[in-house]
Amino acid sequence: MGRAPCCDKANVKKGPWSPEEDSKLKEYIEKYGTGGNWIALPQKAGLKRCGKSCRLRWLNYLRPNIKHGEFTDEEDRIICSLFASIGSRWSIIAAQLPGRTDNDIKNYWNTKLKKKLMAMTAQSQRKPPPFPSSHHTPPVSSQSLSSLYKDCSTSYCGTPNRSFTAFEPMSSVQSDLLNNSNTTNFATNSSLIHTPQSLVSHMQYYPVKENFLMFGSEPSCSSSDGSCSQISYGREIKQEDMSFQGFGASTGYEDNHKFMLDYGTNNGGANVNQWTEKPSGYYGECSLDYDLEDVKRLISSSSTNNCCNNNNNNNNNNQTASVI
DNA sequence: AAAACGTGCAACCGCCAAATG
DNA sequence: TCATTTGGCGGTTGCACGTTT
Repeated sequence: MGRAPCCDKANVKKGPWSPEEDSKLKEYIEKYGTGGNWIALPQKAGLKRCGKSCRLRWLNYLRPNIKHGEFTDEEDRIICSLFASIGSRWSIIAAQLPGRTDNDIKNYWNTKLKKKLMAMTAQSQRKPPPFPSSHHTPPVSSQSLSSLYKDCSTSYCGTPNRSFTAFEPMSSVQSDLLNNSNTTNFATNSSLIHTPQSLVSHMQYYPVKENFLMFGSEPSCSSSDGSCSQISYGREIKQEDMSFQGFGASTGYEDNHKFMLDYGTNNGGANVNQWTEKPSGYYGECSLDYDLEDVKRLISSSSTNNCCNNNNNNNNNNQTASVI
């Protein structure tokens, strides 16, 4: 049996939203909220729209604190850094840019930033780098990425028994993670970030589970659909896992510890991106040293490096990384 | 002035996974 | 356990508008 449509397509309006529709939707949501049911909302609000359409309209355009307009250099850097790290996970990237929606960022990347970087690369190399048609796979070879990929363990630990970071490959920690009672949960209950193939082989298994190394997001979501992406890298933290430094073992690890990419400069004035916990406390940091130059190098190197450095036996053509 | 072309962005589509009954 | 519903996400499309020829 096929899947039922989310709405009666024959009786829903499509296309651009009129100011009247906008105000209806806005007024309704401000008055009653979404009620946790987008499908039923348009009828209640007197709109002849698909629930999904209402949801998108609200989250991408109508909800408060949406930021429109030019992206700053700082935002460029963050986007590039995260794209180089996790690929086209726009909702995650958006979570680091308050007020920006994933749709905005996606559009910005596809229409401007990518071209900008390509132009810069072409200029430096005098040849245009090939760029995959699919945005999902960043043009990053595992080898080149490894040159950028920072093991942040030193940020966490002086003499770590074990440490890993948001950008540490699971391959180096997965045995620890998997060899415990939580293995099943980890393997079956956690979603896995769709990991670009070029990254899978070398560095990334990024299991998603709550309460661990979250990409934080404000209650007002920056995802285009306000999904409040809270992506965590690794399985759920247990008390015994806090034996390594950098995670505040003594205080335990509580829910809702979220990490945000904190862009700024270090004492030397150099630009750094740091993973900082929010809203309170501090459990460590991870410097993301990607900048535009790095991304340019990533792009350019993709034309010369074979991106299929396959150290991973599970490597296949599926873009979705999987463990086990 | 008008057609052709390029660009940016809002919106839609379809897939996936979680939730629910 | 399975079918169905719903929310979430990323890719793609189509249109409006600006620029070029």
